[in-house]
Amino acid sequence: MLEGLTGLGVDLAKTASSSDIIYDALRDGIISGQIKAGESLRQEHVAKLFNVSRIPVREALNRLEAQGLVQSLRYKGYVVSLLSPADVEEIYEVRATLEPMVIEKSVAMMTPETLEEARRYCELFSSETDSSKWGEWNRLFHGALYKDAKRPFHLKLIGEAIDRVDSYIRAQLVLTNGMEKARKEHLEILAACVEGDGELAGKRTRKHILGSYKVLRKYLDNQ
Amino acid sequence: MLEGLTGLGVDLAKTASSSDIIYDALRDGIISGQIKAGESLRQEHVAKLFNVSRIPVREALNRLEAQGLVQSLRYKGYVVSLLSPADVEEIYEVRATLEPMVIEKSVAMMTPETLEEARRYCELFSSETDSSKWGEWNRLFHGALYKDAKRPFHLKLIGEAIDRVDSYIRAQLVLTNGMEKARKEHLEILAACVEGDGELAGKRTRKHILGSYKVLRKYLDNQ
DNA sequence: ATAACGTAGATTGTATACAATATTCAATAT
DNA sequence: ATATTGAATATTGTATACAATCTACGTTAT
Repeated sequence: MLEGLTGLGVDLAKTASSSDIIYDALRDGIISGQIKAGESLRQEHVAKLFNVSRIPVREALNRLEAQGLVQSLRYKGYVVSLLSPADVEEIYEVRATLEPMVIEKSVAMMTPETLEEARRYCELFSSETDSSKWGEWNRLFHGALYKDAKRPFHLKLIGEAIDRVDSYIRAQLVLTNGMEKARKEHLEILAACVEGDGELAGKRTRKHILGSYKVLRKYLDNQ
Repeated sequence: MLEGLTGLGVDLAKTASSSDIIYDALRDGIISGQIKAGESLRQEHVAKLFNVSRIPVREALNRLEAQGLVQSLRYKGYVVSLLSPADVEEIYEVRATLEPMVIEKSVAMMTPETLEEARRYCELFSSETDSSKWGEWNRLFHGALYKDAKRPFHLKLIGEAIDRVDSYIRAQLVLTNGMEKARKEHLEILAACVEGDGELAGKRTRKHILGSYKVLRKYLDNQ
């Protein structure tokens, strides 16, 4: 009986379609900042890039639009969303609200395995010399600390929020020397989780998010 | 110079495509409860219903999937998302967090026109005898009270949250005699806004949401 | 009778093709 | 010179067509 495997989290029923692959690639490009805000994405161009027709490209762009990462103007193409300063502030506001809630719930149910995983990502983040990978480790660290909350909807919204400002997060780490501060704050958040103090972990997470926003804001203002 | 009109909120650059129309129709059907959770949506079937090919249908379904209203299993079709009791609770949690924040910010900037608009929807909700329209007025009332916050991202997330549980909200109003309570609470929320007391409006909104969840929960448990 | 296998039918995912609409730029008028 | 018009080009949105994959059901073997 192989059906028993279905419950193990292995998604047997779904393999990646072209449209899935293109979606992932474009999303990666946008959130990493390789594809810059304001850049326009022509269906034909993307299609040739991946050696496919425009159909799966359109489907990928549609999904990106539903998530807000690109905007479509009929007969004018898709454009990578450009955030106003107010947009950025608002998204950080949402993060500073939801993420502390989730980590607090998560700490209450946190397993030793999760703590170990978080510690590993924290260490990888701290010791990483390739700055292009900081954003990734940072996200995996926080994600690990949120998962035991078993709040898929919160995580979906947080994920959407982070996607939108991820390129800013990376820029903030790289361009403003945010690493040292982030390293220290990660250790403090992790410590609160080890202690089992969810409320403290939440408070520190909120401070971490708002603090990094302030640094980012100052940097953007001086541009 | 016609370009000046662009800023008036008239979306000159975009008219509705087939895929837009189908998206709206399916979304309406799902959030109103006419298309029930668990029901499967076959591309061919929907296409015939709207006299179009499967292409625009697929694009509409893709967008609904990105929003979480349907789920796709490759080669197995699209299914209207089914919420577990935990999912419903979680979504109400998010609403109870974000909506008070937004109304509080909104009250601080609220115009007399907005108050008038909200009063009108409040009245329409209270006096409506056709129960199938309660959900619509309810949503318009709350939406009016949120709009002056100028928080598009918050509103997007709140909209997604409400979309997912909208059929439950309607059921709660119709099946549990929630109308009387809702009518009273709407007046109280509106009164706080008229007074300019954002914090109070927020507290009442939170209580309104959590209270309606409790009623819904009790109803669902007795099924 | 039960289980494994294989074929027919159904459904999806994508390529190609075409029609509708928008954009561009040269030609004309003011 | 500037503004306006119109045809050529480009781009999008959708229909049709086909290949890949899955499902259902009957056949065969045990």
